[in-house]
Amino acid sequence: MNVGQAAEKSGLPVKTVRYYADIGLVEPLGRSNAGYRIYGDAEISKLTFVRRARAFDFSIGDCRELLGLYQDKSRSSRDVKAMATKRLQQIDEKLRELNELRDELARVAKECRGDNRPDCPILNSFSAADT
Amino acid sequence: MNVGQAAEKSGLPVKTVRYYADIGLVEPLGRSNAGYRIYGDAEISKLTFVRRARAFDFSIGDCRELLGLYQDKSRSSRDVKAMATKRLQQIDEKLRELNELRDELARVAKECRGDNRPDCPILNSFSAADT
DNA sequence: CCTAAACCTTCTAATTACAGGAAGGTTTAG
DNA sequence: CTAAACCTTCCTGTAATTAGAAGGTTTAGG
Repeated sequence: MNVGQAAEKSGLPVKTVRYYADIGLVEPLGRSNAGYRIYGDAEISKLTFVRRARAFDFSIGDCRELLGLYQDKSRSSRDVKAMATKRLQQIDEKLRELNELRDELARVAKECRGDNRPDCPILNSFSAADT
Repeated sequence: MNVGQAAEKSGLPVKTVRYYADIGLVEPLGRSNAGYRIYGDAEISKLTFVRRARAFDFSIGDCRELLGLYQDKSRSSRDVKAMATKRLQQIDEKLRELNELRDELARVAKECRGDNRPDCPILNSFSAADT
């Protein structure tokens, strides 16, 4: 597979796949004679994994570490498990916050009549008392 | 109020308040003789409004639009509701993906024994699963 | 076999939403 | 009156892409 296929399968833009190759986050399996990047299934998995992780504000650095959970055979499984568990807690926290955000926005959107009346509660909720 | 007070009252960093002034998102009421930015209560409300909207993942561009609605109460709440609804869909999509990510990491963490055995399944699991 | 589209390459520059820091002017409290 | 604590502008840097330019490669059709 070349970069186009890899992009499509992973759900990432071509530019991003190349960028990840450039920064050494997900390197292609190899190069064709013409210099085209060649990707295999393992790389597609990694790219997909990164796409998901990035969608939730895990930094590229975090992704590097998360990918390391899969790749770094020299690490003891205890370390790996600790790291995975820590990340899992972070994800749960993100899930919690995102759910709160969703509920608040949903509540407020539901109260909004959506007609021409000027008393939209969304605007009120933003500007009303703080935090 | 100068920029420091405005920052504190709105809950934004000073740098950000100045940035918003620079890009014309929330302009100060005026300038002091010495050129200091002067903010009034209305500006504090706008800054607070923007801080809250940003926390909802509205972009600066979105905030500009929302501020426009906020300031011009005669405009319909329909626009606001449309924006909120769109954002809500995005959040739902994010929740779905985050759950997938969580499941994948949880599965992998659970399979890992957490002792010093070098054959942690996390390290091998990559080649298998996808999307 | 040829050619045109659709790929691919590297490179540089722009984007978003700030944050850091330098150099220097201003205000205010003791 | 002076030192801290403000404030100013300007320049640079950041993360993680994204866009575009200039050009090489593959592939499907005629």
